Amino acid sequence: MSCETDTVKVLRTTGHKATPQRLMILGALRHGSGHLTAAEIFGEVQAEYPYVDISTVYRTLGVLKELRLVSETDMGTGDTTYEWVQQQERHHHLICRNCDEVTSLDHQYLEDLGAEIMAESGFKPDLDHFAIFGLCAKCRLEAEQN
Amino acid sequence: MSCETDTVKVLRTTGHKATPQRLMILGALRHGSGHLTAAEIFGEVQAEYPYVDISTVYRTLGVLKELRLVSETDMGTGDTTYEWVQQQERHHHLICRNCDEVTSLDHQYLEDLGAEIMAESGFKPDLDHFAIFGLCAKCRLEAEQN
DNA sequence: CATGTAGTTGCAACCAATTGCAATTATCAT
DNA sequence: ATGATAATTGCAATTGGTTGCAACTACATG
Repeated sequence: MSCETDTVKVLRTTGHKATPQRLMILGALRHGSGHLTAAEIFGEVQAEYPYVDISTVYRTLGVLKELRLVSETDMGTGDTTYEWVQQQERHHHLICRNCDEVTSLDHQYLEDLGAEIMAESGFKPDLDHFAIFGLCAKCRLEAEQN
Repeated sequence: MSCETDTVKVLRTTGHKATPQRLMILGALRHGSGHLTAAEIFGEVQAEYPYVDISTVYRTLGVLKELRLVSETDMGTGDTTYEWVQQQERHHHLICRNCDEVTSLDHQYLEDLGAEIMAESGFKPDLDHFAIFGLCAKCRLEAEQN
């Protein structure tokens, strides 16, 4: 039942190893709330054990992403963030390219899109966690005035 | 009618300057076919005039992206590519995260999604040129076997 | 056409992320 | 338990992209 042993199992059955470094990174992801940058994860891991390299963090995040245990999102702020998939509600972000306001988007829209694409082409898109850029209502109206 | 003078006009009216460096970068984008990396653009510009800095290329691409004259796409290969918006057909890419196969996606799917989001929330998403990751039909079937 | 000013450039330093490699280690099969 | 082996690690070097800054320049305005 512990998510930890579950994750370890997933790692092993996919030919990966459950190393101490990875367990620390997993811990940071699981206990950190929401979006974490690689640097934040690195910091937390280092507090526990200082001899871990940042490249190990990135490589581990790469593996976890591949296994779809974490999601990676570029919120357009310059840093990429990572989130533990199990604990997140399915959600998406609408980010205004003018005022940077971030609002949420119901998952249903993308669920439908995914189903359509899958039905037509057989391709199964990963649509768990999208960042969609555009113009929010306010900025759009302002832009249309000119 | 010349796209060049049109673009210059857009730059000026938005408070930007039409510098020689920018015109060279615009030329590279307009004459290069399809997706170009920043390095490719830099190379072409340097061939014409060697004293242009790579940071100028990135900054110019940033401005053009903001003005929506070029689109930026991360195809998951590690390098970001840029494309002159005027000349491209609206298209999207389905990229298999397993075998890296790239197929095209009809724009209509995203058009519909965009219209829905806009109708419901007032947010107008930029959906000109998307890279959607997932599993292609072949890899999905293989994965389901196990 | 002269001029003030805001936008831009090149440079160098910097930051985030990736990669090659030799040493190490978790895991599987015995 | 032991040993073989493939995955992983830390390190150092590298790549792709960004930023602060002083010098410069396009261009709107008069």
